Amino acid sequence: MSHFSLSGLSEPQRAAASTINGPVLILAGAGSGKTRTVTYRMAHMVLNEKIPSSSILAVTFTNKAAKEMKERVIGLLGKRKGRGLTVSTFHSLCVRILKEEIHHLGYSNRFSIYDGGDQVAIVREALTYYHAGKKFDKKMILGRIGFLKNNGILPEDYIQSPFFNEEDEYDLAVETVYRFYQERLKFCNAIDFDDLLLLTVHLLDKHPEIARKYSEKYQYIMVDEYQDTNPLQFSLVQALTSAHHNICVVGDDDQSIYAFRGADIRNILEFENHYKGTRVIKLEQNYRSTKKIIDLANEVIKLSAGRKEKTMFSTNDTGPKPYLWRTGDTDHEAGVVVDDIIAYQKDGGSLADVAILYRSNTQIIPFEDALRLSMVPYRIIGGQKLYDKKEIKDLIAYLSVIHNPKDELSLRRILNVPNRGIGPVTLESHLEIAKVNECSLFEAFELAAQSGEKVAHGGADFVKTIRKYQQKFQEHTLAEALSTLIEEIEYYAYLEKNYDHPKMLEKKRSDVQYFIESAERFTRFRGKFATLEEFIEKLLLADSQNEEKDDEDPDVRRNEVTLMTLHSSKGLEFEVVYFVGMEEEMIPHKKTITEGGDINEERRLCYVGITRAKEKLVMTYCQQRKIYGKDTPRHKSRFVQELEALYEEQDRNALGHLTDEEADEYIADVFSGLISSLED
DNA sequence: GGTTATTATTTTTTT
DNA sequence: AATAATAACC
Repeated sequence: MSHFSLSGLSEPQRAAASTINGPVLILAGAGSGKTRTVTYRMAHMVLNEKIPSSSILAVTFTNKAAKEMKERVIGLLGKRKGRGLTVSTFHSLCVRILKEEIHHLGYSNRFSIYDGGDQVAIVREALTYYHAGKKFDKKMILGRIGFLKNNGILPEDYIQSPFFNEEDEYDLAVETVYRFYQERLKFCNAIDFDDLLLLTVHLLDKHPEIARKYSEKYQYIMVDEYQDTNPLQFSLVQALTSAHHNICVVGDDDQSIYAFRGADIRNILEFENHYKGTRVIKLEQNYRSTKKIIDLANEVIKLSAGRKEKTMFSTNDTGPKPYLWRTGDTDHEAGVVVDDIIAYQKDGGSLADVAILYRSNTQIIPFEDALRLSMVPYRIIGGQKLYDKKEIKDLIAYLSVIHNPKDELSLRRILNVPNRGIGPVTLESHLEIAKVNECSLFEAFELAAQSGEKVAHGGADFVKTIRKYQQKFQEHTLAEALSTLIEEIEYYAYLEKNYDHPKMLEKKRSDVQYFIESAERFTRFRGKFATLEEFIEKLLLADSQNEEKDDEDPDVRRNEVTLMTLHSSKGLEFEVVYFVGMEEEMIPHKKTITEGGDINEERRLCYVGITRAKEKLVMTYCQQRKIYGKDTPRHKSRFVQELEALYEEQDRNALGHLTDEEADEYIADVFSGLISSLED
């Protein structure tokens, strides 16, 4: 007897939702109702098949996707039955496992998570010890370490791995630096982003009984955006399915755009070989976009090499042909786009349905300027995170040290912030104490404080403060403890001392204020579970999509134009999409062309951008763009070359795209705008 | 030793 | 154009 009906699904969607045992591969084209299918599948499992929700695990890539998926399943299941469900990102799943099990690897479960800046600092330090008569590029080294980690290679395995070439001086440098790097992290009881996966996989590999435990806990596993998984994530999935083969992966090889980050498209292309007896289901009907947009998208992606055969179709034959606008320079490009957005709004359109998509973050400046000038509200997704700002990092470093005093990087960051008279000399002497006593830097400061030497005055205060707040964070709420901490260290006074521009100071102050507020929100939402530990974890795993406006109604997109990169647009949709910078050397990007990268990935990125549009798609390219401060001529992207029949190309430099009548109207409009601006 | 001037170098995408 | 790295200077 079924309680939950799948009749709201199409034939293939229903097949996907009702096949729950054994391996399943759902090839879900853009806009094919993937999330709907997956959420119905979970509801079906719980309500019809009586599978306890606690034995279902769904894994996504971003917090935002996880949150949305969980909300939608709860919408179907109700809060009570939905609560036990685990919907998590790969990274937070690994944190969860490591918090339980990391002691098997010799770390304590109060580990810190190090971000990109911390990583660079360690590599810099390592390189000061490694001289081979040459200077090495930190980014490059770090990139290689990341690559090795994503392929599951630990420092001790590196030399025997196929990636090591003793002729290559970089490989030799990496051999030393990687070892140092990993030891340093361990000494600080810290792990980096890649370690979250690497150590988890390593752990499950070394301890099959632990793998079995988690595999038995999660009897049914689903992985979203499977085309973006890397070799480690693949191993993790294998370990988690070791007790059963109830694995359902959802993805679209045409939307694989994260190879640069280690994603391996072969994971999805060869899934059927990895799991015998896989049921493959294709979702090819697009419910999102008009036929005209899908036709263009299909032609663009057709030339991508090595893809799984499939063709999307749409039955929605309304709407205009996609446009391709030729514009002058970047300011002109931004200007015509914003003008068009204003016209759309005048016609009753909502800004919430409009997005501007670009290949690279460097493109946003002219658009921001134009939007601000015309007073069109907008919101930028991604880019710099709040938590990347210096002041916020200082405060997070305080929290980190309070939680894990071994975290030497954070400790050194805040030792003299605000100034306590602990300069390089004091630091050096305490590092020496730490070395002699084989203890952490923090313990060295404690030792020195106990011995009562005069030189350690600031240090003694510092140590006392940290100890005091370890206590305070236990006794008071997170938000309270944090704000008294900021008072106690006189952080505002420190800001005042360091920023003399009042505008800048105000900005810093409000950032700190915002940080406190976010701690308050967190406290409010999590109640007594709002621990320091959880808060730090949330901060560090937050992705740039999470512009935390969680006080507001999450279902209502605000009346703002959305600006974001093509990468962060994956999974989203908008009525109107401006795909800007459709130029050679932009997409495909110059780096990809000159460094022999995979042009197919750029093509797929282009495909992702086009398929975000539901109703109207406008692509633009500039004839001229400033590159490194120099005007450079530009040309339209090869991806839309020879597809002229599928879009309407317009020269936006003049009014050539308008009929005479429209041109008159336009001129009158501009004119009256001018008059009213003069009157102001 | 720390600050400032000059010069080199960069602009891909991010959990 | 903007930023980071390096050199030069106080």
